[in-house]
Amino acid sequence: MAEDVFKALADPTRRRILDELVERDGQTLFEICTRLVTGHGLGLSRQAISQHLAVLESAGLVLSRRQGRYKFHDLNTEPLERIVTRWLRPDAPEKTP
Amino acid sequence: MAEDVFKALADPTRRRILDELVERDGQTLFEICTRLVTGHGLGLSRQAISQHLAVLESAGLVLSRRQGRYKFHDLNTEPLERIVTRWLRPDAPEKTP
DNA sequence: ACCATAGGCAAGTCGCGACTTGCCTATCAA
DNA sequence: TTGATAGGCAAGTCGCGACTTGCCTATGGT
Repeated sequence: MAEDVFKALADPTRRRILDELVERDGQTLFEICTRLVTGHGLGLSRQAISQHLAVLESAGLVLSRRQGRYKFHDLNTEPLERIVTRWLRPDAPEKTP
Repeated sequence: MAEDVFKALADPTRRRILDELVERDGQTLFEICTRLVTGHGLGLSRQAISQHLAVLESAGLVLSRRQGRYKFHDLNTEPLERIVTRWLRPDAPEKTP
């Protein structure tokens, strides 16, 4: 649903996670944790990030593949492209004609 | 800020308001109220809609022009176009090549 | 077998956002 | 000037979402 996508994007921490994944796909939970703490200075527990990933995953913005004891996360931009065109008028000025 | 745009889009009622404005620009608060109640069956007070409009306005998604005792609201899609390109990879597959 | 690593589940705290209620201001018509 | 219309301000209630804490499962290395 579009509802889940908007709610997922509402949180700044979840947007940071998307920032991490657009930079490098296939990161594990612990990788994302350390990179958020060291890179952005966020002091969050592992469970907090885990719950955020669950939200992003149920919104379809993140796909995960389990492999042994690792779980890799990939960004999926497909839901993003739908939602915003909702309010873009068909006769909008073209940027790149 | 992009922060305000995402927070504004997080609420379903505010998205309905954008739906109303993309259909017809320049509506007043009371027009939006009645059309939300009759069209979508939402039971919301006038103040609730007013506060939602304030959020949309501070996010830059809605512009307002006062004229006499009326206040007309217009949709501004410009903030929308920025925020989503944030996670769209430059080498994304083209839909219309 | 043992321990460390990678992750999940569940209950609990807490603050913020959505909504209401009540009252006030301003503009227009009669 | 009075009343009706259009809107604003402020305090208060309440539920949901973000985060923590504690414990549990499973895979891999040695």
